[in-house]
Amino acid sequence: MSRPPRETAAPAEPKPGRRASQRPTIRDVSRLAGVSRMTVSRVLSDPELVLPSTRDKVFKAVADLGYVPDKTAGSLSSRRTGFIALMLPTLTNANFAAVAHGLTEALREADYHLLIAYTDYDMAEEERQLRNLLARRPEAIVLTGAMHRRNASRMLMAADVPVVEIADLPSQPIEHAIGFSNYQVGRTAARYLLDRGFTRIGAIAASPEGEVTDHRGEERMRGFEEELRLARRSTDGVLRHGTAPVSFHHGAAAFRALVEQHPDIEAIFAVSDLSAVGAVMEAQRMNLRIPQDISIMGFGDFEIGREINPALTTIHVDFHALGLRTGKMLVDLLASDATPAPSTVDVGLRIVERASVRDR
Amino acid sequence: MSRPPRETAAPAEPKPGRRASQRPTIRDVSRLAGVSRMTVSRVLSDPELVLPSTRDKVFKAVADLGYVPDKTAGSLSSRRTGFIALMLPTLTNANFAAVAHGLTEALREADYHLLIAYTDYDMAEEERQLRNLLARRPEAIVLTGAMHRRNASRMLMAADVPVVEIADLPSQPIEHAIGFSNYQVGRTAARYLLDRGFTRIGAIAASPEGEVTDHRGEERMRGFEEELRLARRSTDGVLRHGTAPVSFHHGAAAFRALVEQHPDIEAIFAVSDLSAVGAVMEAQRMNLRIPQDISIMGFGDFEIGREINPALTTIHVDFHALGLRTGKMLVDLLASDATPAPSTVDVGLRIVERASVRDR
DNA sequence: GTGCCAAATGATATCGGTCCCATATAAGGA
DNA sequence: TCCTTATATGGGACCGATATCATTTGGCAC
Repeated sequence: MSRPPRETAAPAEPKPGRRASQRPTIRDVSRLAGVSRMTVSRVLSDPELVLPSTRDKVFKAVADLGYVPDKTAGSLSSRRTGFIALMLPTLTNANFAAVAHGLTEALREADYHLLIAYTDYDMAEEERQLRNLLARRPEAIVLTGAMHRRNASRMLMAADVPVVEIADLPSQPIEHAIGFSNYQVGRTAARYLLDRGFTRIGAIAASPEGEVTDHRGEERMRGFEEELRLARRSTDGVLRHGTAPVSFHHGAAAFRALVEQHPDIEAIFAVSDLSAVGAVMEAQRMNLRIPQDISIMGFGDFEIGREINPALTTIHVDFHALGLRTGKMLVDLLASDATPAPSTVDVGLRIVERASVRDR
Repeated sequence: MSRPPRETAAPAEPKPGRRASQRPTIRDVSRLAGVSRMTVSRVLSDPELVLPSTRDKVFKAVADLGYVPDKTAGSLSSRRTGFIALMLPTLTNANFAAVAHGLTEALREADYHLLIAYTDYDMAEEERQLRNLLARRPEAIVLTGAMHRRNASRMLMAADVPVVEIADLPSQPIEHAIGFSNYQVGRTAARYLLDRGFTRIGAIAASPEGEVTDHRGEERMRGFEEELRLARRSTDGVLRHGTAPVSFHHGAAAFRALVEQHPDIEAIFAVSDLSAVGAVMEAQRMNLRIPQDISIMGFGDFEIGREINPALTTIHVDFHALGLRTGKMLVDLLASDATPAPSTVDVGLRIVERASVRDR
């Protein structure tokens, strides 16, 4: 029936050199099952290659020993780590978390694991983290937003794995890019407010001179101001207040400051729904009616915006779908051995009209 | 000065066997710098051990080649992966994201990298993910909440690395535990409302029969009902509505249903601030005054609760600090070779009194 | 019966680092 | 001067898997 294994019999005495580990290795499984290590490896990675009877012996040995394969060793040998690196500004932002979620979902089936690093919006940290990630030999790298350190870009080029920049479409992509233009977000918001006939239009955002800079928010403001200028409207009402990253509280404080400086303001675009919601709450406290007295719109379509009163008009980008799509693309990319040409996909954006902007 | 390297000269012709990679290895660096591989390794891991002149040669070679060490190989050899595994229900919850943040912060200095997996509140997925994580040989495992699959617990026991259960203190910890008791949260909330003199007290939570079960929320409800029973108050007003995980929208819908069923309800505890905020918003829409008509309190102390009108009374647990503390503990634990006795730390909780509960 | 091919399995080198110990040199003490 | 010790570096085995190629076996055609 089963031939006796020919691999050299157990050396029994493990040499005293390295400290021994308790964990069973593939060798232990092979001995217990009476097959070679290679057969065990096959059973675990592609059972079809192995005779059912052999397979069962191996499975039994695996179960008896509680064997869990060591992917570190497997990665080194196969040169496939199964890691996809993801670099984010922060996890504590619903949209970035949604990206991570979507990515994970798409990668799960293909048995890739996400290796997440985040930078707290700090460029120096980004470079450090990138070095750490590269040392893990990910099979692809996903980044949010344009890189800024020259060094980081160089490292990415040299990494020789697919690079995908997501969320913020860079003007000069390193390789692939999937996302939308924050500049367009700003222009779209301004256009929307202009089209509703407002003339005294403001905005609230973080000051770019803080310890950290939210480049995405800055881009939105740049687009916003540009559209106002093209319409020959004043940009005096574009207020920079506090430091990034913005929050509900930021919105509340900025709103109050803006209204005090420009009591005649009619409509406000907030750099993020977080700020916009904070602004709406502050307006309630100040007994200003939204949208009768002031219209407010945000960006990001956070869940809270749907629930507040009045519901928040905002610009929606589907971040979960963005992650999902990126993941699918990567799975395809990594499955084929061809190297497709760099691609850029604009997933666009959508104004969600709710009640916080007056319709006159 | 510097002795010539004694390691065998370059074999020049790499054998044709394995497909060659472009990436420089430590061997390339050693050749370029004219030292042994071991010296390169030392320079990179503990520069003090190496003569400054040698060190500089190595650094130069590293820079010239753009060498990035391969931690996969290093991990295999040193049997230290530098990974800490973290299992969460989801990333899209501010509190869990805060835990991850705090953990990362604490681990960063010690050069550990977090390996995050999440389960979407699905126990079967939890087991699958745990297997994946273990295959990466993390040096410690951090879990949120009590495990439920027997198999998962067994795997953890066998893993032979420190296990820390956080957030939800389990009745029977696997090893270490840092967190608080959700049961106590429920009791504390009920006590607080009872102490304010309310008699018709309700609660809103998700139904435990959904596709996913929020065990943490269930514990809170169990404690809440228990305290009501001890005070001989009816638990009729404890409403289960919709499915986990809860959201702003859940709170709004549940609030409306509860008020319709129990128009005389005086005070409500929501299983989460998300639900509580949704409830407050719905109350506004129904023209019910908070807290004059109904008092509402939540759990979690989410940022939005501070900004709404009225500001939300809630129970605070510092999740960021929880992550930080867990990380510090792990760093200490892994630095010492002793195996300290299992410890359980209750970080406690704190009622944050704001304006959404009436003070009569 | 013989030869050939496919299927199943095994033997061994190898992935890229680090551990352990050996060795060479320098420094200090009897 | 010689011996001892500390410092700097090298050599080679090894971590635990998989890639590759070799070998064995059985089935089938002639």
